[in-house]
Amino acid sequence: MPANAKTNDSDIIQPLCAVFRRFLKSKGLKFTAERATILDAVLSKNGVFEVDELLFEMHQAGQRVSKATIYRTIKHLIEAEIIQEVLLDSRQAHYQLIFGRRPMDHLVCIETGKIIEFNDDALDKIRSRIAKDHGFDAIGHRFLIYGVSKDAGDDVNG
Amino acid sequence: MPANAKTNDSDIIQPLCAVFRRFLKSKGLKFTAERATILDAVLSKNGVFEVDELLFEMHQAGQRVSKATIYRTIKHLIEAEIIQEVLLDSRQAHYQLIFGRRPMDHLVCIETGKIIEFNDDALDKIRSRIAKDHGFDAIGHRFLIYGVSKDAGDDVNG
DNA sequence: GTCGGTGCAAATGCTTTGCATTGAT
DNA sequence: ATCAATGCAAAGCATTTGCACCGAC
Repeated sequence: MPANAKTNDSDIIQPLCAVFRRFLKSKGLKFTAERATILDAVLSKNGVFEVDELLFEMHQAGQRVSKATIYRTIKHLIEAEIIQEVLLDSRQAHYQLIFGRRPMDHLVCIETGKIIEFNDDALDKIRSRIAKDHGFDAIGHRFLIYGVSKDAGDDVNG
Repeated sequence: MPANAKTNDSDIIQPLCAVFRRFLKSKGLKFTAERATILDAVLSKNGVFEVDELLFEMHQAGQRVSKATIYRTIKHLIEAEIIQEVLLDSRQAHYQLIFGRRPMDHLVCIETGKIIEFNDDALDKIRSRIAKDHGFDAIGHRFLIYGVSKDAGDDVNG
């Protein structure tokens, strides 16, 4: 990954906050300090995350928000289409930011646990075709490839 | 569904049992009446299933096996590559028979919950290409399309 | 001031585990 | 006979919920 691949997260926090505020207002809900904190934490994880990771991020930042609040806020973030649930395993829920980015698919190394995100146009086409063939309108998908990273064996001998 | 679509499940139970027995023996494990019952129940669900459904099937058949045993047996069935976990939602685990069939992907109607299974060669090719592009060897995948069945609205007005 | 939000702790629901008993090999 | 399997009930875990208090609007 190139050194400058990091899309500066602070560039997105402003519009993201605005979008979330607007969404909440439209539902008669309130924008609170806790929700802002959670949004920050979500952004800090540029990729897939779990609830415990958010909790950890917030601890690092000296912020303290209860797990219950995180779960409740996540529901709203999903409805606002700011994040999306990703099915990675059946143990616990994973989420990813989708606001301002294309929803990503994932390649998981079953040996190292490494997760690589990708997008592929051909996949979208196939998806639409398959859905149409079965009389469906496709509105989303999850694609997860399990594999072994070719350097998995080498890297782990340290 | 066409009347003859039902692949006669009893045709597969014999080899399946044999495979499972062999697997268990190779691990120093035992083939019990309960495990045979569970295998039967798995077969009776020609597609995706959850643990509670197996339990129900077995009740119907007058068989009584504890949930704990089902969970323990499922672990072995997965290791024996007779069934496979399918990630459909994060609430609970889903499984599908893979012995004697190609692993299927799924199209889920978000309005009716209807699940359609499919296979697509083009998908396999894309999968391999994507994995290779990232230095992975692909060994499996999950593809889930969310959509709306075109007749979903009509069917539900009864 | 009114509701919705929050933290906490208890509850829930799926899955796992400890233990005494049963059963396959 | 031995060692794994079973059923039950209890434990575990991620997630949800009830409730009393707090805070955004």
